[in-house]
Formats: sequence, structure tokens, C-alpha cells
Amino acid sequence: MSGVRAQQKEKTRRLLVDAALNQLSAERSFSSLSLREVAKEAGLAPTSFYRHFTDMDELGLTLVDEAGLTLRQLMRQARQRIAKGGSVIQISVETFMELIESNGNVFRLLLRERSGTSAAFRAAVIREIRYFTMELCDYLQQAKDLDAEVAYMQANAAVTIVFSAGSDALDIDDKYEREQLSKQTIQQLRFIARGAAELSDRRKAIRRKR
Amino acid sequence: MSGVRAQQKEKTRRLLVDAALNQLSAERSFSSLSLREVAKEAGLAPTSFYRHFTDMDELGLTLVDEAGLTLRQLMRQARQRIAKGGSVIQISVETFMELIESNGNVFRLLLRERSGTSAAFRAAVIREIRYFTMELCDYLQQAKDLDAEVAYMQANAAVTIVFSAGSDALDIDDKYEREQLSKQTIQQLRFIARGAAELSDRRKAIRRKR
DNA sequence: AATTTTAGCTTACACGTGTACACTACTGCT
DNA sequence: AGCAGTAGTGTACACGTGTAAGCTAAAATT
Repeated sequence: MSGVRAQQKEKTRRLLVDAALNQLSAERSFSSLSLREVAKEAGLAPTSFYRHFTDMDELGLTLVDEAGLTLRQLMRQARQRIAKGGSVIQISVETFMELIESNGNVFRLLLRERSGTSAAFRAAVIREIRYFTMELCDYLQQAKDLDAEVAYMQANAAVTIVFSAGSDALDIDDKYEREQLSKQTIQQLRFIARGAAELSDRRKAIRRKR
Repeated sequence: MSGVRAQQKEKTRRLLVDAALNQLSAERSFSSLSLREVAKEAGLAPTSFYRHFTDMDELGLTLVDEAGLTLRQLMRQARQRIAKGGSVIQISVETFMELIESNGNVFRLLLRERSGTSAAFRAAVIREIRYFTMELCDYLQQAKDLDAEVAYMQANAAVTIVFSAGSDALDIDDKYEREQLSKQTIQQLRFIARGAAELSDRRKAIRRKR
């Protein structure tokens, strides 16, 4: 009942998850990790791995879930900053870029598995990104009073641009270059916002005519 | 001097390249291919591989180069179609989507290696995509008379959106859904074009004032 | 015609992999 | 107190891997 056992199990499970995360880097993808390596890094015998996951795939999906969690925390953080005033786009991009800097490997995981060889992984990543997109879509519809379909297209395009910029940022060390990239990304998001706002207005005008 | 030998060598080199390409699929990435598998598929003894490439990496870079070639052929094709009249954006997207359908695995290679674990691969892919972007940038500057910096930002955003759409298209079988995706992509590109044109005009106006 | 080069072969080896199996020690339930 | 369940261990095996070494036959060079 006390659960000292379950507690310990959860603890070494985390050891495995963290071991996997720690091994990820620019040069090391999840798919290139072996069960034995992860177990070793966690300080476990290879066969002990199976007490926690049936598969490396299962561990991987857990990692993707955690990455999604990180993404959602990011959103919350961005919302808080936005509430304090300032350019929504600028704050969003800056917050995102901070994530890249502090959690590069988690982000790399998402990027890689999105185009990876496992359908389950791809689906999981896409699900997390879709969630991200939908949040933005809701915001646009509500705060900017956009047409529903237009809001979705804008949100989708914006997320695509931001993720791509994040991917580029991963390969940049120079601080100045990163700022340059941020500025460019912000401008690109403004392009999209501008175009979307216009289409939304046009559609509204048509509706009024009827 | 006749070169019957060199000719034969080139032939089996192609055998290796094609063998690698043929093994690529949604479920199989280049990095998951082994030297032995490729050699076997090409009908060669494993060790014969070394007569043509020092490494799987060298083969991989060759593949990326070929993929870049395919991309450039695509551009030429699109330009020809555009010359015959019609919406530039629509024709470009449709042409690109045809590439996805006919050369999905080549495109997958680019997508995956762009975020892969080898710096050399990443650099090679980025080089090809940059070439693609620059072509578009030149076109925009010239045909649409855009400010240089604005043209680059538009080209960059457009390529990002199109590649992302291509990536999504790879996971879609349904024809109707694909058309839907194309339409959405076209609209998103129009957002960007709209925003870019506006910024370019504004910048021009400022310059005139001086 | 004799010699050198070389594309391709077979054999061989050391290494890392996933995982089956049997065992131990300790928790948790009855 | 005693029994069942289980997190973790070490050993063992079959398999696929990259690649070194040496050989053969045919093309190219001399």
C-alpha cells in the first residue's frame, strides 16, 4: 500500500527516460540509440529495460509525449508574456527561440521523428504539432476575429514557419545571426498575418452583401 | 583507352546508387540502410562496394546530389509551364505536388537528411534548398520588382511552406485530400505574397521621400 | 607478348545488437 | 509467518554489421 516499490519503479523509469534524452544530440538521433546504450547510461543491465518498456519504440513515444508537454509549457509561458503587453508575434518567436536554446534536443526529436520511419512516431509528433496549431487557431479566431478557415490557414502557415526557423536556429551558434533569423521570422509571420487579415475581411464583405 | 572498363565501372556504380534509392521508402531511411544490404540489392559482394565508395556516407551524399538535380529539373519544368500562362503560384504548387507523387522517396531523403545526424548531409541538403530558394528570389525580384531583402524573405517563407506541404502530402493517399492540401498551400503562398508586396511598396515609398 | 591494374569474388574476424532464460532479493498481500 | 509477485542481475546465443586479406580474370599499359 505504501507504494515504496511503485515509487522506486517510477524512479528508475525516469532514469531510463532521462538517459535517452541525455544521449540525444545533433549527432545522435533517437533511432540510432540502442536499447543497451540507454540501459547502460541509466546504470541498468540491458535486460532490466524490459521491466519498464516492451520496446525502444515505447520509450520513444514516451519521449515524444514529454516533448509535447514541453511545447505546451512553452505556449503557457508565451501567453503569460503576451498578457503583459507587446507584439504578439515578436513575443511568440522570442519565446520559441528560447526553447530551442534551452531544449534543443527535445525539439530535434520532434523534427526528426516527424519525418522518421515509424508511422506511430510520425503520428504522435503530428498530433502534438496539431495541438499547437489549434491553440493558435483559436486565439486568432477569437482575438483577431478571423474567418474560421482563414484562421486555420494562418495558424498552420505560422507554425510551419516558426518550426522551420527553429530548425535553422539549431545549426546557428552566433548570437547575432540568431537575432537576424528571429527578425526575419517575425517579418514572415507578419506577411502571413497581413494576407490572412485581408482575405478574412474580403470574405466578410461578401457575406454582408447577401 | 577505349574505356570499356571505366564504362562498366560507371554502370555498376549506378547499380549501387539505384539499389540504395530503391530501398528508400516511408519505412526505410538512408541511415537505416546497411552497406551489405545495398550491395546485395545491387547484386554485388559486400566488399565490392568499396571499389566505388569509401563509405555509405559518400553514397549518401551522391544521393543528395541527385535529389538536388531532380529539384532543379522540377524548377525548369515549372518555368516552362508558367511561360504558357496561368497563376504562377498555382502552377508551382501543382508541379511540386507531382514531384512528390512520382519521386516521393527522393523527396523523403531530403526531408530526413535535412534534420539528420550528419553535419555533411545537413549541409548538402541545405545547399540544394538554398539554391532552390535563390532561384525563386531572383524571379520575385525581377518579375515582381520587389525590394531585394523582401524578395528573399518571401522566397524563403514560400519554400518553407511548400516543402512542409510536400512533407504532409507524403502521408496522404486520398486524392481529394491532396487537392485540398494544394488549395490550402496556394492560399498560404498568396498570404505571403500579399504581405511581401505591401512591405516592398512601403519601403519604396520611404525611399522616394528622401 | 609481357606486365601491371583493377573490379569483383570468397573467406574470415571482431563487435554490437536484441532478447531468452534462470536466478536473487526484497516488497506486498494473505 | 509465509507465500506470491517483481525489479533487477548475469549468462548465453544467434544474428547482422563493417571491413581486412588474399585471390582471379580480364582490361589497360608497356
